[in-house]
Amino acid sequence: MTVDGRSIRGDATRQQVLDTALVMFARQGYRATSLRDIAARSGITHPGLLYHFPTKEALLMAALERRDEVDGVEEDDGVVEFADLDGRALLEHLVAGAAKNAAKRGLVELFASLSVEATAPDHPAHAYFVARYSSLRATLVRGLEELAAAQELRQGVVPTVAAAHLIALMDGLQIQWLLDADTDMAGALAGYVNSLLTEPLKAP
Amino acid sequence: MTVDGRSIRGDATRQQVLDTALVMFARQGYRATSLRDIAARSGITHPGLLYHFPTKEALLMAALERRDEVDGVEEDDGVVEFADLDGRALLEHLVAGAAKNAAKRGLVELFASLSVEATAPDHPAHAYFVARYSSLRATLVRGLEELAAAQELRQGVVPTVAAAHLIALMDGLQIQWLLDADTDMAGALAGYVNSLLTEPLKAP
DNA sequence: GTCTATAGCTTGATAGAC
DNA sequence: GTCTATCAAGCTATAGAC
Repeated sequence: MTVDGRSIRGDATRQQVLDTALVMFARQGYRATSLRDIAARSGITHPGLLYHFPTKEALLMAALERRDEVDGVEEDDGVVEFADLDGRALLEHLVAGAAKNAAKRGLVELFASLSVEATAPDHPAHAYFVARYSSLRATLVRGLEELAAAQELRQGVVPTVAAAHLIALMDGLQIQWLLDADTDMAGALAGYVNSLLTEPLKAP
Repeated sequence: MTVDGRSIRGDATRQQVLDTALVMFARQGYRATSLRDIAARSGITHPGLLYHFPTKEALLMAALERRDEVDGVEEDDGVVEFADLDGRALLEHLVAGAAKNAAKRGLVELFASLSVEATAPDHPAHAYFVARYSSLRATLVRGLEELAAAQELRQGVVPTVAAAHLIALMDGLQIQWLLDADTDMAGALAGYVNSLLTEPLKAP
């Protein structure tokens, strides 16, 4: 994919660095991963890396944006935005996502460690995470309100509260799973989701 | 309190260092806090600090253990162990704890950042957190089973699953609260707890 | 017990050759 | 684009004086 003769995906080295950074930030956290580590695994030196990304923060942000780019939802008719799914599909996707994550420890570590690190207002990724949580929450509230309107939510379920619960469960279950790989993230999440619904999710 | 003529609480400097360490680890995380920082705020130099605690890891572990020592549950008849509470009191204490934490951002940050950091098997506090989660989970399962036996749990509530949910909610809600101080940790937790019970908790 | 001094290492970033 | 060389700053930890 090119624009004005320049590859907007960047060249091979840039991509290699980005993917390596994603894996290593994931495995060790942002602060504990050095530019030298990433550069070495990418087959270059750290000043070589800094040619492509002027600072470590710039590399982090580029890696997070790249991650979001790759994270489409595959439906029968192509790739759909998560935010465009209807209420039920949203919840199904959440549970399916938890199951898929259990195969990618590194990625779970990245978001678990970054979402706590980035809690500090002066962290380079703070704004990114504030926006991410706020949009996820808005999407979930919208989906739950749809379900409520269709009489598919149990009595007493409050969309805003349930949305906060869902996000908290995903984050918290990830910690438990990282501490003990026997934890059934998807099962526990499905258990909560079904406690919200009058008609349970179809088993995956 | 002395044993064999030696104060088992250590002397004043040791306590000062321990309390300072707890506050600073809490405020900035373990990896981001240096021995020099802690020492300076304690009124000594960092080699002075290392006289009392041989390594930074030893200081972390001592600070965590001190935290647990201080963390008794105050009941009408003195201090009780959390694990000794009955099912209902356990859940009430959980909600009350979330409300109390909202006044101590530093402490929430400490446990949020450490519980993720310590997810790595080679982290100094890994064993501590594995034990902490496992005992908390066991206590909650026991309490929920008590409630189930007393017909106080709603139909379909599975104690092991609900225990995992409760722990995950506490961790996850802390992240949301750290990102956005308007998040009502105690309210959201109470909402979930009441969805488990046939008879709601008395309002605090 | 606490200090000064320092060893030995790692970090993010820059300068300048090629 | 990528390198070598280097900087200034930070870190944990140790040696040895007092």
